[in-house]
Amino acid sequence: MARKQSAKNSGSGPADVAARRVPMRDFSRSLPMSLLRAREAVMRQFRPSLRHHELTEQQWRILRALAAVETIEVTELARTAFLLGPSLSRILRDLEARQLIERRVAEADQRRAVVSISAGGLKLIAAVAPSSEAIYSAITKRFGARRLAELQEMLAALEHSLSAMEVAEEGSLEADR
Amino acid sequence: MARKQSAKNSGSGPADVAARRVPMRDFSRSLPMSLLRAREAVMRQFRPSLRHHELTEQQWRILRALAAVETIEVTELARTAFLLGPSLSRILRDLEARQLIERRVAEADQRRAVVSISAGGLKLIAAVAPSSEAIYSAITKRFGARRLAELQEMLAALEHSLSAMEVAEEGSLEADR
DNA sequence: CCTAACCATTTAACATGTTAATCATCTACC
DNA sequence: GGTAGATGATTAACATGTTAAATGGTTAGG
Repeated sequence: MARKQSAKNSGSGPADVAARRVPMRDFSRSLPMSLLRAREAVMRQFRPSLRHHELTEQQWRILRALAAVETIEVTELARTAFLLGPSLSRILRDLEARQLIERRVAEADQRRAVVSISAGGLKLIAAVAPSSEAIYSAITKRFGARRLAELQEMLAALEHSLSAMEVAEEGSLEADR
Repeated sequence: MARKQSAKNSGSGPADVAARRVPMRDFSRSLPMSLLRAREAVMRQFRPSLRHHELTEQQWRILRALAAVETIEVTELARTAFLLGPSLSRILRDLEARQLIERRVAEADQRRAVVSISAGGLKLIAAVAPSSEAIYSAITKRFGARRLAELQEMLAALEHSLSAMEVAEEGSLEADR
């Protein structure tokens, strides 16, 4: 309480608070924020089209992943569509109810479930694909195909760099296992 | 059904399904996926540390945004921390209950709420900052400072490119069918 | 002034992210 | 060949993303 109050500094320079600032990089320029904002800017373009077809971004990812294979096991699908198991489980339940996918248990291993896209799912993809591709083309044209490829390459390189990095466990006091 | 069934093609080439594939780019190489995976690779490094301090990524963003100013209104904070109003509203309720922030109504306009970080919030930031900065340094070192700056620049450029792009509303061409 | 339109924030409702726990199956080992 | 531990999938519980609606306050026109 009783912290000095200047009427309008929320958007201006942080000069007067420098004294109490913990030395940290301006978080609005942090890598996670940059990636988040960039992704949001991209997804903002696609969401209306998906929404128009009653699809969420994740449901769309799953359908596209399924369209590329005959069948796939749930675990592998999670890896491909970059979703965690619980999210995938819920979404598959929904997509199955909408008859966009089909699911059955693997014969060799009763624990595993095998998923495939249905005719209806393929039809839906065919309905969404044109506008989706058009949007992607517009983005590519606006940003530049060359530049876009470069960006993708850097992103892949970043991912690769970090994949080999140890994750500081911080709670590593609890013995291993 | 009775779709041809080959036992193990989930990871191999999609040659045998080319016939039924809708012509779309391999979605695993799409820009949204690249951005998502890159961001996840980065955040995976930070999450354990935050978790150790009972903070989520979003709560951390809010605290950092607050640490940079004396006070800020909720709407402006949402813009800065890149959160939607409803998410921010819920998180502020929680942070206030934990006494990490303080909130009061603006005198000039009773609708607006003015938020600031508390002493406890600053203390928490000071506790997390070292490991957070260490992680960021490790990432920078591993990926290369120069390259990281380049990447950030491209991300900003992408965001800027798309900000000027119209969002296809799709509902506007509902007539053609 | 009074009220209709507007504005800032919150609440509601549903989908997903995230970690932990559960359940059924499978595999290795005795 | 029976059981302990490993594994695949789901469920549980809580936090956030996302859109719509509600709430309370403000402002402009009449």
